[in-house]
Amino acid sequence: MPRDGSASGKSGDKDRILSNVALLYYGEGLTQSEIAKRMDVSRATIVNMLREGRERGIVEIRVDGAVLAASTISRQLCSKFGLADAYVSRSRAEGTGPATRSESLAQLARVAGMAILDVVEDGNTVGVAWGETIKAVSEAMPFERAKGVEVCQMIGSMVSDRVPASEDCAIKIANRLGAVCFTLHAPAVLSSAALAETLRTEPTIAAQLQRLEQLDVAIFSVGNTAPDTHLVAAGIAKPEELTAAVSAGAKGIVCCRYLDAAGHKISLAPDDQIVAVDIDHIKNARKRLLIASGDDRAEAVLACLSGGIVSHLCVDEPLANLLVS
Amino acid sequence: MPRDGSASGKSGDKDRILSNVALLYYGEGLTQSEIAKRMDVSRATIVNMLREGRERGIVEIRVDGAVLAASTISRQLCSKFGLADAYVSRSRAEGTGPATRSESLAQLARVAGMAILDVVEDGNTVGVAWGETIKAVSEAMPFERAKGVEVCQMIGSMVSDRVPASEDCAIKIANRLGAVCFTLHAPAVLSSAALAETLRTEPTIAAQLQRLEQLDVAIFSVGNTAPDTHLVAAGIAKPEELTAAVSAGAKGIVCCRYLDAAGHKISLAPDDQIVAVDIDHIKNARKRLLIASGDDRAEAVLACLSGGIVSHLCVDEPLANLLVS
DNA sequence: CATATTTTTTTACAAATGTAAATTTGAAAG
DNA sequence: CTTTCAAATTTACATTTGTAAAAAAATATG
Repeated sequence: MPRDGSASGKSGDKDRILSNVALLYYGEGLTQSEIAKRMDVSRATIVNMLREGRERGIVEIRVDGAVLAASTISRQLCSKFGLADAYVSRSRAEGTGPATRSESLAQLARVAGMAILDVVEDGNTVGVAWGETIKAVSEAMPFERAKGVEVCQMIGSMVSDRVPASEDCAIKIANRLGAVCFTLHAPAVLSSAALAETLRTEPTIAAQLQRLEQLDVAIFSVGNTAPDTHLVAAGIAKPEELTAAVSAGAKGIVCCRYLDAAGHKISLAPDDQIVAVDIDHIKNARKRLLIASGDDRAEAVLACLSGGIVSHLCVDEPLANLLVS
Repeated sequence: MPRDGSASGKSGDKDRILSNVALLYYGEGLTQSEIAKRMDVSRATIVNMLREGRERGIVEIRVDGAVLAASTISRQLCSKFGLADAYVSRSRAEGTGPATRSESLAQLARVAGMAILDVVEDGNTVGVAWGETIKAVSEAMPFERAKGVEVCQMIGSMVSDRVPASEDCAIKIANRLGAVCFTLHAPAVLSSAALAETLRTEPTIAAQLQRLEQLDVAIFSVGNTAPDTHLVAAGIAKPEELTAAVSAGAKGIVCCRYLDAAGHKISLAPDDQIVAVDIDHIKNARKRLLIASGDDRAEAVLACLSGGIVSHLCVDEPLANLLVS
């Protein structure tokens, strides 16, 4: 096996060979066969080396997110809503029929991953919510080592069929950024307001809530107020509570809090049973990235935009079109 | 960063489509055919889009250079010569016959490009020499925007058949780094020492020489003292001058200056007719990257290493083996 | 020392990709 | 409205690439 004639078989040398092969292929533009001939192995071995190089992160393929924030539609969004940046994902040509929800979500997640890399700077404290959208983002995010970043879970945990483990969102994103992760060791919702209040004063939880008051970056999505919205599906709010909130004017749900059309918080049940970041603390963050996909979120996104909760927006193209019109 | 910024408005959208296609392909792992079907165009169009994305730098494929500095042989180099880092390029398996000079140089150039990215930090002033090796490096270097970097040409210009335009080395490297470039508006060699001295006091040239006294990073190669060495081939030194220097113990040539085996400068003709950085000023730089390829440079590289002129080394594998033995 | 077990490499084939020439599209000029 | 030219797109084909399953090496086991 060690056709590497020179003595020693340390692991660093294998990496070096991997790296040099990757260089010949991606950098120099040689074909796999040419490299195989040079290195005197079969082409399949080169294929394997290249894959290993990619998997191990020795080769990194990055798509520049800046251009996604440079299109006309994103400029329209920025000027209309006073945003710092807007990223628009696009998954298929118009007139090709609508993309499936999962198709569109996956593509948005990739774009959002890049948006996060653009937005997060060394040394930042980053709050991460959870939900279907954020979960997709956490899984699609590319790796990039940042220095001194802290990631904090913004909403207590919950078991739901759509999001198996809610801590996982923050943990994965922290992992991709090479950051430390602070999770919130509490359920998202408790059976009584009193118990929630007690928990909020528990040292470990209080410490986390304090961190959440001083975020540099907040990353979150928004739910709509349809009867099957995630808040209800996850068992955090009861259907009748949602109905009451809707009657009171609720148009969107951010971090388990209801928002009216103007983006103001509506403090209805189960609001005081929740352990999560407060909307006002999100507003305190310098950069507030809202990630949303799907036409049915338009009203909810608009509520967030009106309330000044958003500084950076990441949406799919159909939703972007709805928002500018 | 070039945030599109202009009236046309259409170019940004095209970029966005490009970027999204690249994302589907490189990020999501879809095949070109799948993307073509989704976007309702032919697959060939996708191929073109992907190529354009790569050419325009929207997609970036990077190979991590760190692993090249992690192999046993590079560790041996570091400890034997007290280097901060050593990069070793490898282009074919041993026993497959020696690589051609240009093959080996091209591969080394790629590795050197990554070494430069590793070594240069935001805000640095970087001195760049010129020559066959440096030219290859400048052409193989990947793009990466650094902030506030200044690149300075370390040797006056010269027309030679091996290196058509000497300024080009510094300019290209500056370009790849997104840095400003200060060229040295003087010939490398002048007909008399007096004229050289006069030129050195010319304001624009004096200013550049002053910058060269305060480099953070110096990037250079080393020539050997064979009769056809570049210094002679480029017409900077006369054959008889080289012969004299060799008699005096010259073993290598760095930035047009002769070095003896201990790495000390030998001030023989045409030394005082040269307009270029001084060896001592290179030594002042915190990081001093020597890039060299080919067994025939072993003695010259050893001279540099002995003289403490080098902190970071980038060589091909055969040369590395010679150096450690 | 032979034999199981794992890992790595290879062979052979199907799928995906790149390319050049032909075609269409779009814009500018007559 | 037609003609002309350039750019973009498609078609058809040759090449390159990924992936099985088979073979060979290395490692571990009795």
